[in-house]
This record gives sequence, C-alpha cells and structure tokens, in this order.
Amino acid sequence: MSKSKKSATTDAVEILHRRYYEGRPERLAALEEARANDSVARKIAALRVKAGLTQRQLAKLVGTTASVICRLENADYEGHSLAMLNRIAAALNQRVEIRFVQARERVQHA
Amino acid sequence: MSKSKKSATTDAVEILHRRYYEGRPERLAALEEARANDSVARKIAALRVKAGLTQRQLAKLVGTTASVICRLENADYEGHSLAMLNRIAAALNQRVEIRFVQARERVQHA
DNA sequence: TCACATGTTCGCATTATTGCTAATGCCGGT
DNA sequence: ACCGGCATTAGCAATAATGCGAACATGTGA
Repeated sequence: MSKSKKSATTDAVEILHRRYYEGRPERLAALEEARANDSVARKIAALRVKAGLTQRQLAKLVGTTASVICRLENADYEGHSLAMLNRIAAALNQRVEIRFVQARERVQHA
Repeated sequence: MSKSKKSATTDAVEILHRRYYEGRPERLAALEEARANDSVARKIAALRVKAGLTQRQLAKLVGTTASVICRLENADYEGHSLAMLNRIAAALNQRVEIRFVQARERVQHA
C-alpha cells in the first residue's frame, strides 16, 4: 500500500481531514451528535409539556402514535429527521430553525 | 372533581387541532417545510463553498459520495436527517443548532 | 477539439426511520 | 386493591434515506 502521489485536490482534503478529525478522532463528532440528539429530544418534550399535551395528544396532532413520540423524546434516539421535526413544530404552531455554528476552536486548554 | 364527562382529553386535542390546522390547512405546514428544506440545502452549499471545497471533497470528509452531497444541496430534497447534518457539520468543524420558534404572532393565550 | 473538473441525475442495494399494535410499568384517585 | 391515564418498550411491516457507481451536462483551459 505505498502511498503514491495524489492530485492536489485530494491532498487538500487529506489536510482538512487531519485537521478536523485526526486530532481528536471521531469522538468529537460522536459526542456532539449525542448532545444534539439529547437536546432535540428534550426540546420536543419541553414543547409538548408546555403546550399541556400528553404524548398521545401530540401524536394525534402530528398524525402518529404515542410510541413514536416517546421514541423521539428519548435522548438516545439517533433517528431524528427534519420532516418529523417539522411535523411536530407545525402541530404546535412552531417552526424549526437550523443553524450551523462554529464549533469551539481547539481551545481545549485546561 | 369535576363532573364526569365524555372525554375531556380528546376534546382538548380537537380544539388544538382546529386552532392550528383547520384555520389555515396544512398548506402552512407544507410551505414551512419546503422553506426549511430549501434553507438547509442552501446552508450546506454555502458552508461547503465557504470552506473552499467541492462536493467530492466534502463527500470524502463526510464519508460519502458527491451524488449524496448534491442531493442534500438540492432545495427540493425532503429527506434531511439530523444525523447527516451532524456529519457534515463535524466535517466542517461546525455544529448543528436546532431551535423551535413560534411560527406566527404569539397566540393570545386563551 | 480535447481533456479535465465540477455539478447533476439515474438506478439500485443496503440500511434506517416510520407506523402500528400490544404489552408492561408506574403513579394517583376512588 | 382496583382502575384509569400516562409513559415506555418490544416487535414487525412498510416506507424512506443513505451508499454507491455510472453516466450526462456544462464550463474552462491547454
């Protein structure tokens, strides 16, 4: 597996890859994803409770069943889709806003 | 204890349903969803361009192919998942932030 | 014109989420 | 204890997104 010379474009990709991934492997991404999932689950639950609804009631508004809502409110759930989030938001007279914000620089100093 | 009625819970659901859906049918939700999809597609493309990457390069960083990135950057794509957004964000040293905001003017609390 | 890079679309296998029902646990009211 | 409502979990069928390769369209430069 000798690493033959590659094109410049590919090289740039490698550099980026090293910069963002190899430093702290995918743990950073995985951690961030877990946090995001937990956050979304919590937001859904909070929104529902604030509206004074049970899971069954929200499910009916959204057009699904309580078990589905329960799944979505579980912090370990990794299958959040924008479509479902929009359905829930619409049922509660909200809208989903998505933003990409810069992850903290590697100021992981103590 | 209030007098036993038929089904107060179901009634509340109906009221909410009427309040949020029947007034302006699901067009509002559909429109909002279309807008959200377009927004996400644009954000991904903008983020990628800002990073100076081609679709192929981003695909490699994310761990997929260019055709997938192309799909995600298409405004008509409806299949956005939080998992994929997080992967893209992580590859570009960003993180995804999701917020539920009220769709319209505050509903005068009844 | 040719070659190359980029973006786009198509088709299909794989994988995952959704949708649904039923069963279970848990708590509060009667 | 019983019952009712609520939340959670398990299982499975149906639907949808992903993954992947290949081909096509466009533009740019040699």
